[in-house]
Parts: sequence; C-alpha cells; structure tokens
Amino acid sequence: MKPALWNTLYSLAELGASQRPVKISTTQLARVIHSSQQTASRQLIQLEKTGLVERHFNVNGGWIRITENGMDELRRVYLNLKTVMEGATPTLKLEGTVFQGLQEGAYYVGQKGYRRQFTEKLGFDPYPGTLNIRLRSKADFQTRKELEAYPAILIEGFGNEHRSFGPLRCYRVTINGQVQGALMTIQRTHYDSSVVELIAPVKLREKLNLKDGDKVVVEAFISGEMPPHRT
Amino acid sequence: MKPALWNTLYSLAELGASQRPVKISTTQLARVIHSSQQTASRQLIQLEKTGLVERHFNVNGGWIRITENGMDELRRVYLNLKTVMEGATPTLKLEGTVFQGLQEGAYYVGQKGYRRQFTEKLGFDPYPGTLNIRLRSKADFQTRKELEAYPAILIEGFGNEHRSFGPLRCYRVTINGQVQGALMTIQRTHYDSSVVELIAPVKLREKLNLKDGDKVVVEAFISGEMPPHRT
DNA sequence: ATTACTAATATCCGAGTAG
DNA sequence: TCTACTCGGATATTAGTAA
Repeated sequence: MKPALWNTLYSLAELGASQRPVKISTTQLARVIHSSQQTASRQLIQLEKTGLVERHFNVNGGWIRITENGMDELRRVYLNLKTVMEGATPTLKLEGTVFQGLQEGAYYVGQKGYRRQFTEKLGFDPYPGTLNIRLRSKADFQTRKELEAYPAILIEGFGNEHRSFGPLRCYRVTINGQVQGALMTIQRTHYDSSVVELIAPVKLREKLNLKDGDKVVVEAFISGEMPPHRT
Repeated sequence: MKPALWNTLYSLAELGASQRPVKISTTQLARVIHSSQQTASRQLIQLEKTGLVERHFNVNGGWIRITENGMDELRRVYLNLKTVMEGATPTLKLEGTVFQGLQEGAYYVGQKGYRRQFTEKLGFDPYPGTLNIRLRSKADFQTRKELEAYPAILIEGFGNEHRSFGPLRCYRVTINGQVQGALMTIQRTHYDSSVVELIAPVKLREKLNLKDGDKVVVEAFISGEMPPHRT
C-alpha cells in the first residue's frame, strides 16, 4: 500500500469515517490531505477499488465509510506505533560522581583490538580515555546489578605478543541527557562494583564540563536484541 | 510532511531506531520501505535535514537514530489513531422482534418533504416503508432511553395544503450487522415507547429475510457531531 | 562494502473540462 | 454544484556510477 494512499485513509478516519458514513466532497477532502480535488478523487477511487472504503452517491456528492479491511490497515500501524511508544525499551538511570581514575583508560581504549570492535558494534570510535563514575547510593548499586542482568554488547577479548586483554560488556547510554556513549564493565578492573566506566566519541570531561566530584546521570538503554550488524 | 517520508520514519521506528542508534545500510532500508537504495538514501538525507533523525557514519555504513522531533511526528499520528481505535464512537445495541405495523410507514417515508431530507442528511433514499421492531426486555427500554438522550439527526416537520407532518429524530444504525440504515422515533406515533421503526435504502424484510416475530439486533452509532453537510 | 551524485525514466499531480 | 476523465508539466524514482 502506497504511503500517500494510507495517508488519505488515515485522514478519513480522522474525519470520523471509521464509524459511520461521512458526507464529504472530493474538494473538501482535498483540503484535508493538501492536494487537489482531482487527486482526492483518484485516491478515493483507488481506496474503493482495493476495498478499503465504501462509497455511495447522491446528487449532492458522496458518502464515505472505511470498511473493516480499511480499519485493519489503520490498526496494523496503530499497534506497531503502540509498541514503539509504550513498549519502549526500558531505561535504567544511574547516578554517580566523577573521580580521577588510574589514567589507564586511555591505554585500554586505545588498543586496536578494542577500537575496531567499538567502531563496529557501538558505531563510534571512542575518545581514548574513560570517565570513571562512582556510584554512591544503595539504589544505584541495585540498578547496576539489574542492568548487568540484561544482555550486553559484547566486546571480545584478544591478545598480542606481550599480553592479553579481557572481554568487555557494554551498554548504550546517554550521559547527562546530552552525549551518547557506552557504559563498560571491565572484568579485570581494579575497582569494586561501585564503579562504572564511560566512553564516548568525545572527551566527556570537556564536553560536559566535568570536574572530580561532579554528579553525572547515566541513562542506559536495554536492548533485547543486538543492534543489527554484518555477520 | 510528505506521506512517503513519514512512512520511512515509521519504518525506522519499527526497526528500533526510536530508542537507540540502529546500524542499517541504505540498501537494507530500501528493502524495508520497498524502494531502491537511492531513494532510501535520499529520504534519509531529507529526514536528517529536517531534524527528524540523526546519523553518524563509519566505514561500514551509517547508524541512525530518531530524534525527539521525529518521535513527536510519530506520536501525533499514534494519538490520533488511538482516538479512532479506542475512543471510538460508542454504540448502543438494541434487540427486538419484527412485527407487522399499520402499513402507514410507506405513506410517511414516501413524502417528498421527508425523502429529500433523508437523502441529504442520511445519505440514502429510503425504501418506502418502515420495519417495526418491538423491544422486549427492560434492558432494551433502558437503552432506548439512553439513545434518545444523545443528539439525533433531525428531520424537520413540514406541511402541505392538506395536513402537516411532524419532525423526526433519526440515529444511524446497522441492522443485524449487515445493513446500514436509520432508526426513527416518530413523535406522533401510535405505538408506545417499546417500538422503534427502521428505514434503510433496501427492503429490510427481503434483504434480511425477516418474518414477523424474528429477532433483530440494531446497533446505533452515536455521533457527538452531525455528519458534515452543506449549509 | 558503503553513500549519494547525475541523468534518464517513470510516476504522479493538477488544470481544464465533460457529464 | 458534484465526480472523474485526459493530458502536459512537475515530481519522484531508479540506473549508472564515482568516491
């Protein structure tokens, strides 16, 4: 079904033609769908031909009613939008304070083996460095546990001649509602579970004007499925 | 906003781009929206230009996310469809049995002063005759009272040199779920309030194969507003 | 692999108008 | 008035292709 045709059907529904026949001329309908009388006429013909609306005429013009099939077309879109709007991916909010880490983030993030995967799986090449966040409240510890129960974006470990690098689990996040990035849980971290590390395509300390001790709000998006990527 | 563009935005939402960036190539998107890669590309450019989606690129292709403005566009349609689907015009169901009237229906309905108005306000030229229905249950009496509390389609009274004809109140109905017609309450009827009369563009007794004593279900549509008609 | 440009083509739209 | 036809011009789409 052509989008323009669907749009006309939708407009008719707005005019009340879903419940009862509506008396409307092609000229009036044309105004509603922002087209000419001729186009309105043609669209009605097509909608009728495909059984999505019924019409009958008298001398003054036509009466139009959306059929059950027509309502099905609208309902299909409605239900999908409902899923999008209401069944929205749940988000988890974490709050924490910025602190100076051991400055080793840059070393890790800068590794080619990680960077290639970040770019491929997260969609950005991270600024070489991590922002360390310490969670303060019990509630935030709890939320972090909950977050980790959800499927993560997995960054595989790898090794070079000198040493090996462990796997990472990432979650997409929005930081302070402004910057899109990712939250990482490094397995072999020096920090306990009250710490999370953030990466982003930009230097977060600069972009968000952060100093040690500043509060940061991290909103994590949980996806039931992995983002599509080439296999 | 062009319907085709809205459709692309909607498809992106279906793909999950409302919550997080989605990795999808123009070729993949083209398959979803049933178009060519070139059209998908062009539509994305337009959506980005109008601030409805955000994109960023890496060597393998682009990542796409619907912006707040984009979500607003989808939400507008969603809420309208919700009204259409759920806030649907309330319907009242009446059940009654067919009985032979005084055969005067044809005389009344056939009057030019009525017919002209039926055609104009109901959208059909009624078969010259009415189907008389007697309500049986208390619940149906109740429902009839309720129905009469709603605004009706008013057929004005008129007179000729010989006599005068009273005003009618009509409601749009579907009879036995099959025929669209109208329920009339004639003010100066011989019958008490347990009787309603139905008109339709066809002879109901024939079309629905009805005999005296048969049960008939009448579903009345209540419209807060009158159907649009020329003033 | 991608995205997106240009040019050729297909489709759609609306002015004019008949019935 | 109304609907809906024809037809030429406008718009959108795709093929071919560069980067």
